[in-house]
Amino acid sequence: MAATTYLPASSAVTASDLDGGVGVMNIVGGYHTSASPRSAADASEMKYLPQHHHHHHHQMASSPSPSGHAAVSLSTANPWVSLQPGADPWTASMAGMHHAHHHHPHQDVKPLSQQADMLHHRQQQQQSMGSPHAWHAPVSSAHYNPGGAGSPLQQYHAAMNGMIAHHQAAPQLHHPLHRDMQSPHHVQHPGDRDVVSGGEDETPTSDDLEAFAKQFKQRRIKLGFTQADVGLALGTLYGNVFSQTTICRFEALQLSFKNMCKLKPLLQKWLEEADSTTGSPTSIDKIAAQGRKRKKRTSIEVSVKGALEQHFHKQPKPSAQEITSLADSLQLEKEVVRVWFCNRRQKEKRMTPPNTLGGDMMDGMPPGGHMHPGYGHHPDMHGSPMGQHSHSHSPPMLSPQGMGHQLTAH
DNA sequence: ATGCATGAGCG
DNA sequence: GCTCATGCATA
Repeated sequence: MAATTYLPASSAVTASDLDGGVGVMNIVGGYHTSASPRSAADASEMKYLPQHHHHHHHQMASSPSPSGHAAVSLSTANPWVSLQPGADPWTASMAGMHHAHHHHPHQDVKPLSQQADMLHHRQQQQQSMGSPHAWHAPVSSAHYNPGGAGSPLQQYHAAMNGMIAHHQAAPQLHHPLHRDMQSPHHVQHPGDRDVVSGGEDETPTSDDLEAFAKQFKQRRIKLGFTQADVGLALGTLYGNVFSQTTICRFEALQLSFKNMCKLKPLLQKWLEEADSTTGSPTSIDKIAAQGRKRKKRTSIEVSVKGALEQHFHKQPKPSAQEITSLADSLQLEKEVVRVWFCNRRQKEKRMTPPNTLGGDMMDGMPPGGHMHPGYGHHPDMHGSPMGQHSHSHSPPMLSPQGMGHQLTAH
């Protein structure tokens, strides 16, 4: 059942939640096991070459501070905190019905993407792996103390350097249109090409990205850092904080090509910094849990997902009307269905897209390809068992984000 | 590691 | 209302 329950005041215990959970732990404790079978074991050729593409628009979502500085009034104008559980739009109106519509009363603060305080996790691998060194990361001034609690470490760092640019620092892709020119040659032999390739400010090929991602992951692990560590470090280094999720997705090539390109130089710099800073013992403690209430993740049943998938194949972009009726028949909120389709479409645009094959593929495996041993998590068995790397088909993106797709025939 | 979600920016 | 970047919460 799609339980759209509400998230109580779990914000204060988020840290302990993660702490005791397996979220970050599986990475640090057992990265050898669950460390992304696709990126680690799979490294075939997926040719996603950045050819000529012209976006009609561009957006830099990670540039929240426009003028001078961003004033953040946390937990003040937040609608989620203000509202009471009974008065919440989610809990109240969505008890099992689909209301007409409501748009989020979001007048709240920016997503604390630049507030290096929302990161809550523990670096446990330093102890687990016996690596007593953690990278000495300078902490930006953007730190917020929820409840007056302040880690001495955090304050120490803050005092040490009370200022760091907390604005976005996208080095190259300020203008996505500038990616058009790319070297016509992308030939790199998987042995000839030094994976490090330190110094390319040119637009990388997907091979570059794949190689880098893989290497990055290895180095990161050897250095004893978690994905979350890196995310935080990036924030304290360049002013852009990233979550474990993003780092994870980068390593697994689960981002769009453009996004990969944007993050690569940052991660590359961090990598250089990280291993050049040999023996810098420090533990950066991130404590943060402020009342940012979010609609609880709706759990969609497997069977329902199957139905959604089916509809997706027929119509990746259903009209509002279709969404409504679909939502009605599936007993889901319209919004949930809409978001599901949005997310599903995004998946198709990843560098490693899910195989959305209609089931008319005869080949089981690419000739030179390889299947990931532990890759089997489709809720529904509609896809073909082959890897997500293109060998002869499934090139969802011939151009990054502005390509023409089969629009709704309506 | 990933599913569902938020939000900016652009029609 | 879509796309796209990004992340909380969770399996």
